[in-house]
Amino acid sequence: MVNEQNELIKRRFEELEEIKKLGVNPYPHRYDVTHKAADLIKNFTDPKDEAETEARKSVIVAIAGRISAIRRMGKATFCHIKDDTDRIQLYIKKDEVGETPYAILKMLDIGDIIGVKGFVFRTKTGEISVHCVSFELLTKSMFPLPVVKEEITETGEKIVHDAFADVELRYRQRYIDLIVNEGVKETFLNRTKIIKSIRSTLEKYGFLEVETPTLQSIYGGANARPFVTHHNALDIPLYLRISNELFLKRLIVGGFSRVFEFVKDFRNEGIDRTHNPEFTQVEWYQAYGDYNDSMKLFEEAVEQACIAVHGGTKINYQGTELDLKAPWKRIRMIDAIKEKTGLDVLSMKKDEIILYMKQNGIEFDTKLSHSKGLVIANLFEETCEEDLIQPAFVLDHPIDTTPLCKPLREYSLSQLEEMRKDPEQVIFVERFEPYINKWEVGNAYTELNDPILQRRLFEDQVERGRGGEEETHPMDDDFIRAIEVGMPPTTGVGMGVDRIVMLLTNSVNIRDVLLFPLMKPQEK
RNA sequence: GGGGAUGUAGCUCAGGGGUAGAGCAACUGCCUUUUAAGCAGUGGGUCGGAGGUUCGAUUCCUCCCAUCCUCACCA
Repeated sequence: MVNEQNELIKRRFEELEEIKKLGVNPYPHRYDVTHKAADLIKNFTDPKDEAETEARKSVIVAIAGRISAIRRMGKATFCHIKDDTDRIQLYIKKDEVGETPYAILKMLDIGDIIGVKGFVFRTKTGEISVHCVSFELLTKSMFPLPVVKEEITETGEKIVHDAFADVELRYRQRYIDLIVNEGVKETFLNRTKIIKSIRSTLEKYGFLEVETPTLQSIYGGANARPFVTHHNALDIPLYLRISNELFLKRLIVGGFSRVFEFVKDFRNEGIDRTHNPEFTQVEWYQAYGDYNDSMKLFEEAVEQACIAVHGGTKINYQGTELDLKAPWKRIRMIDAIKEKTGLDVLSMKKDEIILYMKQNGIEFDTKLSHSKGLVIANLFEETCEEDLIQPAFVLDHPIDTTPLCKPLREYSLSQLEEMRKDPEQVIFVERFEPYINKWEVGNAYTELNDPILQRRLFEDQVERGRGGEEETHPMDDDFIRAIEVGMPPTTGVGMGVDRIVMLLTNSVNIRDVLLFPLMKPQEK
C-alpha cells in the first residue's frame, strides 16, 4: 500500500518528476535484451593479452534487470542487477555515459529496472561484470524494497544480512519475497519441474490430460466439507470441487482408457503446516488395471520427479534421510498393526479393540465406534503412522473408510453377502495410501464398478451422515448411472502434489510451496 | 477451538513506568575498479488496536487483531 506520507516514497515521487523533467520516460515500452546474467557469467573467459582485452570492448551485450545493490563512488558507480537467471555487477563511468545519463543514474534506487549495453570484463577484485557504455531506465520503482545484503566470506561461505524474514509479509507480498530472498524462486522452479516430470511419466504410459469441472452441483470423490457458492442465473447452489474423481471415472465409462488431470481441490477445513484450503492433486485413472498397477506408477512418478530435481533418489528432508527409490515397501494395514502392537485385530471383537485402545491411552474417536472397520483404521492411524518415514504403501483398508473402492478379490460373492450381515466381520478393499515422512501423499483404489454395491455404499454414507458424522459422501445418482452403463475394471490414484513438492524442496510449510497461500484479509 | 511465543523506523533487531535506540536503507557532501565499499553530517516512529491502572504507559493489567509454534479438528 502506497502511503504518500512516507518519506521514502515521497522522495521517489520527487525523483520521478525530476527524471520526467529531463525528458526521460520512466516507463518505456520495450527493450531488446540480448543476454542473461547467468550466461554472461558462465561463458566468460579471461582474455589472453592486451589485444584481446581491447577487442572485447567492441563485443556489446544488452542485459536488463532490477537493481539489487548500488555503490556510488563519485564519478563511477557499481551496481548489481538481477534478471531471472542470476545477478551481475555493472560498472558505469560518468565520462563514458555522459552528463545527463549520469544525473539520472544518481536518482536510481534499489528496485528500479534498467537495461544496459556494454562489454563483459573482470574487475580488479575478480568479479565478472558489465562495463556499461549506455543504460536506460525501464521501470521506476516507487516502493522501497527491503535491503538484503550478501557477504561472501574468505572461506566462500555466503552470509545473508537482514533477510526479509517476516513470514506474514513474505506470503502476502510474494512478489517482494521472490525479488529479495535467496532460494524462494528456486523452490518454485522446482515445483514446476516436479509437475512437469509427473506429467511426462503419465504421458509416457499413454495417459491423456483432460479437464473436468471445478464448479459442481454435487460434490464427491472424497470425504470433506466443501465450499458452497451460488449461481445467480440458475439460482442453484454450487460447490467447489473437493475432488475430480467421479468425473474422471465418467470419462473411463465414456471410453477413454487412461486419463489424468492436475487440479485444485477445495476443502473447507483447518489450515496448518500441511493443509491449505485449496491444494493441488493429480489424479489418474487406468482402465483394465488394478491397484498394483497404480502402486508401480505412483512410485515411478515420485522417483522420477525426485531425480528431475535432485539427480538421484536420496533426499534429506529436515534432517531425515529419505530414499525414494522404487520399489517401495508394501504392507497391509492389519499387518502393520500386528507388527507394531502384536494384535491380530481380525480375531478380536470390536469392543476388545476399543478396550485395548482405552487401556493403552490411544486416542480414540468415539464418533467412529459404531464400526469395527473404522475402529481398526483409527487404531492404525494412532499407532502405525508415526513409523512410516521411508516411502511405503499401506494396503487393504476397511470398506467403511471409503465408498468408492472394490473389495479384495479373495472374497466370493456369497462370502461378501454373509460378511455384510455380521458387524464383527470386516470387509477389506483394494485401497492403498502411500506414506512418506509420516504424511499421506496420496490415495488409490482398485475402483468399485459394481453399481449395486456402489449405490448401497453411498446409501450407507448418507445414513452415517444422518447419524452425525460430518464428512460423509453424498448420493450421486448420475454417477451411479454411469457405473450402471458399465465402467471397465479400473484403478485410480490421487497424489498430493503440494506434499510431494514440500518433500522434494525441503520445505517446512505448505505455504512455502504455494506462490500465494491463503491469508486472512488485512484490515483497512 | 485450547496452550505457548511474537508484534518497536522501509528491512533486521535492541530497549524498557518519565513520550525511544543500533545496523542497513533514505537524504547532503567527498570519492573513476567497489562489493555487507568507505568517510563526515542530516532526517525519519500516535512502540499492532481499544480500554484500564497511574501524576504520567511504548513499558503494567484486560480485551481485541494478526502471525508463528503446538495440540485438537480435518482420515
